[in-house]
Amino acid sequence: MAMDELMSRALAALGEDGAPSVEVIHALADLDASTEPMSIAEAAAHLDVSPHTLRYYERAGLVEVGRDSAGHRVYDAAAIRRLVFLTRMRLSGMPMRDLQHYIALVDAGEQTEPERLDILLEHRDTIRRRIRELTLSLAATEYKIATYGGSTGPEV
Amino acid sequence: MAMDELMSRALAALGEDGAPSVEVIHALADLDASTEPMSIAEAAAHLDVSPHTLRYYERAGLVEVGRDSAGHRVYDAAAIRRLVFLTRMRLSGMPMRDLQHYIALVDAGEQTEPERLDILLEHRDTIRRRIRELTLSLAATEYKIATYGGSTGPEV
DNA sequence: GCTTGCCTTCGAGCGCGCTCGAAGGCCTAG
DNA sequence: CTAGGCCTTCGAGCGCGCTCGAAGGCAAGC
Repeated sequence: MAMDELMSRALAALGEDGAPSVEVIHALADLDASTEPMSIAEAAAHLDVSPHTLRYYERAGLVEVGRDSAGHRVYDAAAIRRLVFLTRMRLSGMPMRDLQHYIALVDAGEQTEPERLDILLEHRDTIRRRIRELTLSLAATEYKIATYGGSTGPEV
Repeated sequence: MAMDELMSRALAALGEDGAPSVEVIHALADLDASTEPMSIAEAAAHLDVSPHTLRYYERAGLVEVGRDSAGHRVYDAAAIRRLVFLTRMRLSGMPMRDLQHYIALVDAGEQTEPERLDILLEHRDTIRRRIRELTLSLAATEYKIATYGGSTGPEV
């Protein structure tokens, strides 16, 4: 959906194995420059999650969402911005409870910024470790493909 | 030698900080031939999983393990080799059911090699996609760290 | 002989992150 | 006036991958 498209653009801009450029990040951030209030279905499409998931995030205390006169959720720019952050963190493996902790800190005021920064730094390291792990598994898988003989061991 | 190339690429991908996948490197390097039969505790330590997990994999049909006179499991070189493969695939995100399918093919004989190769090729692509996803999230996280202001949005 | 400790089998339970269903409300098109 | 469709709340259920506990066996050390 929208996020897939965004991802495709960003990934296309990535090239073979280069680090994403500032432009790519700007493209990602671009999502909220002109965001008008939207329904749960629209927000879900934008974020590439299900409406159920958005309600679940709200129940989990990750985001507050207003209601219109019919009682329907209205996702404004701030909510979408937060959800972009949340879905990105989820996609990169941050657990719900860490996200809940982070959001609690955000809502607690700016004196919690150092702790929030710590959380991000730690998450950055977690992502890096995971990438290295995957890179290693990728190399092993490619090796096995190249030498394919069918056994479960490398059989060198 | 092919193994040297693999290790070089893997190590090059590791970068500077931390060696989170020591066990994997160890497993990569340690597959030679000199694996002696071992107990479940030893195998678990070797593979960096719990004995419970090894029993679970056996129950799931992923590996057959012999028993000694006391009825205790004995992991021989072939079992360890298979488990190294299995744990590596698990670590890189291959679902149990795909692994069960793959193993069923292995046990079905060598005429299933093309299909097995297909599975590996697809898994390789999955790992690559995941790495790209994580690389993107990493860039976004680093961007947020660099411009840290505490809000949940990029605040560009 | 008895304790300690690792092992066995089996089924049940858990933590996570959704995902779904029931029961009903509001709004619009035909 | 009614049907369709999207929305609401709430609690329950699910799929995955373990993880654990109970009940008991065997072997070594004190």
